[in-house]
Amino acid sequence: MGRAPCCEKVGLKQGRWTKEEDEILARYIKEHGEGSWRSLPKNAGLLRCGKSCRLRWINYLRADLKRGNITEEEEEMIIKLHATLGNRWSLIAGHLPGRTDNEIKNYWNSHLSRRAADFRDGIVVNIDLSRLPGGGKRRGGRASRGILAAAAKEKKGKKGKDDKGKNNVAEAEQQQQLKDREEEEDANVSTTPRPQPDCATAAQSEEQAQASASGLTSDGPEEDLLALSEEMVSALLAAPGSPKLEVGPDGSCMDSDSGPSGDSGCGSGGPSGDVAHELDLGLDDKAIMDWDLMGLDISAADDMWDPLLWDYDDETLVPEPAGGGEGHQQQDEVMSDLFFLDNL
DNA sequence: AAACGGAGCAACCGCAGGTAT
DNA sequence: AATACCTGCGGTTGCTCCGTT
Repeated sequence: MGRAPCCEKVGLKQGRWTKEEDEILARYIKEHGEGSWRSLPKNAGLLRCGKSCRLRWINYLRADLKRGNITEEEEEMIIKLHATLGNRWSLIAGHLPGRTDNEIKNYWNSHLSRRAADFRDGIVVNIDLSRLPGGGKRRGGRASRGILAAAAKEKKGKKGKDDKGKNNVAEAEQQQQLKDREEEEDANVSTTPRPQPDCATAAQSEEQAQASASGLTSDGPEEDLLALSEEMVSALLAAPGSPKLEVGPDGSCMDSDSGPSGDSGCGSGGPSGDVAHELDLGLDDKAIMDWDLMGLDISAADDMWDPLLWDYDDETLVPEPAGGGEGHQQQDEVMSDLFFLDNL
């Protein structure tokens, strides 16, 4: 299909709108109504592209816009909706009267995604499974966030000019991403210890941080993580006889028993190596397990636990009975203990 | 007081779907 | 059927403000 430029840019003004331009546009739309954006600038006497006029009206001049800061309620709504809808800003905006998709998108990119990244950067929860009411069986771990970031990076690489049909295939794409992630995790994590060079995910790569900041890693599952994060931490800390859970300042890792991890903290050294590593070391069932929260994909219970179950089986620490059985049951117990299920 | 850097936000860009010709 | 146009969406850019050095 042929596609002409939306407007002839020669001689048209760009950049910030002046008060006079706003008044002209608002007056014109008040008299003639919205629509016919292409012809609007000419008719209204504006040296602007029609798209620019439309954007200005929708994002700034509309009377029904709510000005001011995003409230906590709105923020919570955004987080929840984003967890469900992904980067479909117009849909999210549809649930927030007076807010525009652009406003929500900016708010997400500048506030929420950063917070999500901050949380993910380096928080490792040490859980002594032996203290769990449901028993002390080790459950296994999950892929580091680096895998997810790599997937996002790969996605970005494929994007560019081929970024077609994104609206229609968004759901299928998400499904495919999930599938791809699962496959990658199977390939990269299941048979070898995760590469976590220092303090686990505190040393998350700069690529990941950048990806997060740009919203690339802000697909649903990770926002679930954001939504649950503080609740998880507080619930775990508050629970009587709760598993060990210590998070150092600024997200630094804390060894459950010996304070800040330092040399022997998270990652390759000390008792808080990743689960696969611990398994290689032959630690018994009472060993402390690090749960790298950045590796948890808690968009859905099945998605969350299948890899855990998989690792579990692979390491054959506790043989998984055919068709589920004990392994599943124990996992459910752990889930309940950690107050997860109510939030899923 | 000036320089610098980060955060926030407004606006632009490119693409897709739908519709008219 | 092919083309042209309109509208809307999401990603990205770059300007402005403000705090820090």
